[in-house]
Amino acid sequence: MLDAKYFGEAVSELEAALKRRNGDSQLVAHIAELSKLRRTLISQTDSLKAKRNQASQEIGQLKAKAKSDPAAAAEAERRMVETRSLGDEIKATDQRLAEVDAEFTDLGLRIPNIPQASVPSGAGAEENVEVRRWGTPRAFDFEPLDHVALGEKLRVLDFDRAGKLSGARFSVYFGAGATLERALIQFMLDLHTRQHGYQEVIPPFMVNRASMTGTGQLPKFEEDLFKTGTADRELFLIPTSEVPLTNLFRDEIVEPGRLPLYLTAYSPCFRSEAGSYGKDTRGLIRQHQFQKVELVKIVEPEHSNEELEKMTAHAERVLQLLGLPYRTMLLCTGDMGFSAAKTYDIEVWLPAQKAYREISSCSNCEDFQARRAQIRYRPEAQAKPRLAHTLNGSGLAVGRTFIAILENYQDAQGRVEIPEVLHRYVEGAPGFLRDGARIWMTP
RNA sequence: GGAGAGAUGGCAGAGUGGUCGAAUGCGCCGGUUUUGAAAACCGGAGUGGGGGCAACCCCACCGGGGGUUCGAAUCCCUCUCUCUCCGCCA
Repeated sequence: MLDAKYFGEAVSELEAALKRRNGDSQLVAHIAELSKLRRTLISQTDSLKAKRNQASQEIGQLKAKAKSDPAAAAEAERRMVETRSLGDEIKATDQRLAEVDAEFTDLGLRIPNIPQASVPSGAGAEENVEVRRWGTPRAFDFEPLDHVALGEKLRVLDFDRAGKLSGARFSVYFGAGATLERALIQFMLDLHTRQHGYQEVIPPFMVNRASMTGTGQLPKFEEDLFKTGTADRELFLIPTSEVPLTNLFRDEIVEPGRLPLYLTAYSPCFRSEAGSYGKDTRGLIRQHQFQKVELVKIVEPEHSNEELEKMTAHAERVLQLLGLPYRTMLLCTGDMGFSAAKTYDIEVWLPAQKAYREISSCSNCEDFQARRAQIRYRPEAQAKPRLAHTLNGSGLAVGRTFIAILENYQDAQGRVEIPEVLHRYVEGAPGFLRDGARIWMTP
């Protein structure tokens, strides 16, 4: 995988990608130049090799005759010596080609996906466009606490002890907190597998470099990842289960009739959060380790946009069932992730911050990841394989959903009501009190 | 952790230095036969890149990478993965 040839045909697209996303015209020119040089070198080595191959074949024929014909043996010797220099020439040209290929591939891997035409141009989050809003933020007749204060009061979150164990940006959930987090995971997985048609997967939480490259985390964002492994083996902790789920079909040709593939997985996610110093340092919002239920689709190109709408609706459904107000934003070019061609962020209302905060991000990556990971499908028997389109979305970030429930469902005494859809998951667990038709987490 | 055996086309499975891109079987596609089908028989067929109006031609690919050689599926090094036996382990 990840051969320069995969980018060969995509050069003009790569140029377009750069232009629309703060493009660097020098880089574009450089890429075009490299591409040309690559083609020249390829045709050079090819014709040298053709000559060499023919000579070898003729030497073989001479050798076969040599038993009965001493003149043929001498001729074979002569040709062998003569052909030696051709070999050196091939070696030199091949090496130059390898260098050009390496640079070309590396550049190709560092260029982001092209935004779709429907994506608004913009520099940053301020220029994202709100496409819809659901629910009305509740009016409080007291000053709502944030989830950190609530969590400590309820004794379900402990950041100090997490600091002792691992340092900043880690957390410990205790008792009813741990149960609620687990209930949310279960609820989301049940919803997506039973009502939305996703297949549940438990993937590896550590993956190799090829997988990280396939989905676009590498080579450009290595500092965002936790790297591990043993002396002779390199592994990365997944920043999202999008990585293992999408890479499941890396280097495969999916047989006719199997698309669309709908996959969902719960996983812990590990992010170094390099470059976010000072941002969201309080509480659960931005952690080195958090839980997420992920949605991934592998689909035919013709349907990817309609599948993106459906996937976004599936993620929104979680918030609707939990009764949490949210808005959905169409990200502008400047705020989109590296691999995405179009992205919707879903933002949940957090009363303590009096703001909508991201809780899900749903993207159509089109063939960007499929090209890197060589995920192809056969439209019908005997047909030529085509690159598939891949999509991913959070369905949802569990920790942030936990925050939203604490903050939106608190009462003046610091109790938190549990939304009805979660009752069956927490009923009877320690730390939850039933009061008529309602269940509460209480201090 | 120790010892050993492997990785070849959709699958099974030959091939240990010279027309091997690769025998054979199954499967697949086309045809003959048949009312239709099966069987039988005949024929075809890998992937990617480049060139040519075209018939065709060239390059690469036998797990990945490197080496030896005029020439490598075949020899050497290395990595990955799989299997068997022993040890350990949730």
